[in-house]
Amino acid sequence: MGKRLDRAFYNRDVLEVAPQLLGQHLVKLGPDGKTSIFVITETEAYRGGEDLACHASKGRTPRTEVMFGEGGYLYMYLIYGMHWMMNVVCGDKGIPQAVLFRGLREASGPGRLTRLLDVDRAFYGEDLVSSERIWIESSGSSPAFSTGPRVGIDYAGEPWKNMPWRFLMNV
DNA sequence: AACACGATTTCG
DNA sequence: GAAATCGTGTTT
Repeated sequence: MGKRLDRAFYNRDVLEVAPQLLGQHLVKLGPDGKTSIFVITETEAYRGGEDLACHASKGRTPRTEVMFGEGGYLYMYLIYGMHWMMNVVCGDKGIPQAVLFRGLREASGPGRLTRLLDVDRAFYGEDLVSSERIWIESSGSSPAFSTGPRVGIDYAGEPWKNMPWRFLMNV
C-alpha cells in the first residue's frame, strides 16, 4: 500500500504536479464500502490567471473559487450539459492552477473517467489529502511519458492552445 | 429573464 | 458530421 500524497505534493507548480501524477494510484471508496485502485494515465495542466484555457483566467467566481485556495482540493464542473470533469487544485494559495484527470488505465477520457469513479458535483471541494472516500497514493514509479497540446481549448488562442501541457503515460 | 457556449461522448 | 443537454457567466 502506497503513501498518500500530501499537501506539499499538490502545493507546487501544476507543470511539476501534472506529469508526476502519471502512474500514481487513485483510490476511491465504492458504495459497498470497498476501495478500488485506478492507475492515472493521462493528465492536463491548467495554469493560472494568464493561461486563457484555464477557467480561472476569466476571473474569480463561485465555480472557480476552489482553484484560488491551497492545492489538493477537487475542482469539479459540468461540461456540455452531461459530463463532469475532475481536477485537483495545485500551486500555492492565491495561484489558480489545476490538473484535469483525463484518463485511467481502466477508462480513457475525462467524462468516462468520472462516470467510472461515480464522482460529480458532490465532490466539489473534496480534499484529497484528508478525504475518506477519495485520494491518491504514490505507486513508487515514475513512468516515461509523452506531451502534446491540450484537447478542446483552441478558443484560448496563441500561445495557450499550443502549449504542450497534456501528459500521457507511455505504453 | 433570456442567451450563448463549453477542458465530451456517442451515434449515424 | 451532428446531436445531446444544462450549469455558469454575461447581457438585456
